Amino acid sequence: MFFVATLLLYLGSLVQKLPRSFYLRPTLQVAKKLLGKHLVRIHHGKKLVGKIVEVEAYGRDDPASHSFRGKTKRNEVMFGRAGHLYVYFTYGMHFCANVVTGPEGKGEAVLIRAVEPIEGVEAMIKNRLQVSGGAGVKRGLRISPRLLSPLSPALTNGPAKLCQAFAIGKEENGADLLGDEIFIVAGDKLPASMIGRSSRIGIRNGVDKQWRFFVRGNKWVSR
DNA sequence: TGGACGATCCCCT
DNA sequence: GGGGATCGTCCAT
Repeated sequence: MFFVATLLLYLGSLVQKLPRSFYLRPTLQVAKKLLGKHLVRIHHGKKLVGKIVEVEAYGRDDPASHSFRGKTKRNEVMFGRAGHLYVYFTYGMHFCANVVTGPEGKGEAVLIRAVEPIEGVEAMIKNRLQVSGGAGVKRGLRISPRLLSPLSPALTNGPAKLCQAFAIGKEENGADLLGDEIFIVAGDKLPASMIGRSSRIGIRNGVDKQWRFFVRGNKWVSR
């Protein structure tokens, strides 16, 4: 039964995965095109799906980017092949997930800041409530259950929140988005009028750049 | 080898 | 709106 379910999930994923060429394009273009796409995570035989509703682009010669000071052990995935996941650890307790974009060696990526839950909501809630053990979960982090009803935006309306909900942690750093555990598929087609734009959140340098994109009026967008 | 800090989140006022 | 939690990474000694 488990095997059959896994096989069906695998077969379903073959057809619609975004190709490598999607991620090889200029970073700002990829960022905008990612809005409305579906992030899929296969975890413990369950399928979790979220519609991407908020992203931020991080480029070369960008003082806000981890890649600004060159390649290090921490950010090496950013300099690797497009279409891989760059997951970093921050504030001593949170993970954030990025999609590597553009030509290899450039060090560009798109941070996924928020998703709207589409499928597997109960598993997402479970992952968010878990206090110890498991990817993306650190001891001592407590979330009040009342915040996490199935339709609560608090479930996935931030980069660290969605990583927790989707069980994305340091183990997933470097994962290939053309693989079978985490990938992105075509979702909703969004008219340009639905896309909002602003400066990026939580950074000191590079605030002049309007490199945050979001789906207007969507309640899972952060802030 | 140490210290400052961070692409955040949650709770409290 | 403000502060505390908490730790890996990086750079300056």
